[in-house]
Amino acid sequence: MISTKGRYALRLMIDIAAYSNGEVVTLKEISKRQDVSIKYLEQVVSLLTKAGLLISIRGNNGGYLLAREAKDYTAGDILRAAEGTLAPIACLQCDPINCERSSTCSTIDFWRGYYKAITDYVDNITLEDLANREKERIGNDYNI
Amino acid sequence: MISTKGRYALRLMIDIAAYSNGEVVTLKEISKRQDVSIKYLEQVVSLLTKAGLLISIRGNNGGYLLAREAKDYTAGDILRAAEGTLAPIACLQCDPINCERSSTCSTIDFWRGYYKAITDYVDNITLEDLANREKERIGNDYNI
DNA sequence: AATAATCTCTAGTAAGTTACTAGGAATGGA
DNA sequence: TCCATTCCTAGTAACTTACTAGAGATTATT
Repeated sequence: MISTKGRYALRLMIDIAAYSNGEVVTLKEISKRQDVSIKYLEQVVSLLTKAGLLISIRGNNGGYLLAREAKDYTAGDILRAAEGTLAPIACLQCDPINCERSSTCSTIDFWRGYYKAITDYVDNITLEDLANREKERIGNDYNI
Repeated sequence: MISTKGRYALRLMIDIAAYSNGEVVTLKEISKRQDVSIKYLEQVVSLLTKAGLLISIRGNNGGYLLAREAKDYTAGDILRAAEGTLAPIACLQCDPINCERSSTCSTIDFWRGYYKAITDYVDNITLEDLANREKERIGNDYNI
């Protein structure tokens, strides 16, 4: 299962993409909107800044900005930064594979395909796609 | 990540499918071929018999048999029996979803698609496919 | 009837992971 | 200087993982 780090990272990135408008977004705001403690968000956001997905601005009036346009992130970029890997088994984390059984392993191809199915999915959805869904949701709420 | 339960369950089922020829296969044999302790295999196999994927025969000359033909199992059947679920997030485990945020959640559709990508993959590979790969592997070894 | 090979069930456990909270240091605008 | 913010490290309770261990139940063989 995807941990809270990955799930919150995705929501955090969507939140910034949807609400930034080019201005910094603070963890305080995100914490309120997403209902996750600032303290925990700090840890999640640190993974994203270290991976170069977000630009942080320190000090008063500080906050976070997307490092590039929303359409230039895939969901996979974000999840990999937060989760470390999306590989279903440890063998596949490194390429080339360094598992001693790999040459005689009858399941390795199965797992490679499994990994590819996930990768194909997450890398064909952009942050822009996800942010648009969020914006639409907000729009719908206003219309009720 | 998929745990050893799921990975061993798959190997165990492939092993039985590839080596049974209609006769019972014992954990002792599987343990030798797969290099996993009998004691741990006992726990894995118990998940599979309880799920009705294997028939167990107790006593002397006992062992395990496939409950149906190899072509009538998908990899998904086996992994779900061993892992409990392949859902990437807890929300999706139950249908209908009982997460209070689900109606206003901008990521739920993303996760549904993620789950579907996995499910489509694992449910389109049969145990027969996997056992054939294993048989081929053995064949190749003999030819070296 | 005894033996031995097998499956079955439950318990235990060390190590690792998860999902946080907490405190304080560093930064920089007002 | 003050204060809002990010940054960094440590701590922790609960849970999960990947096993090992022991004792019991079942059944073919002798």
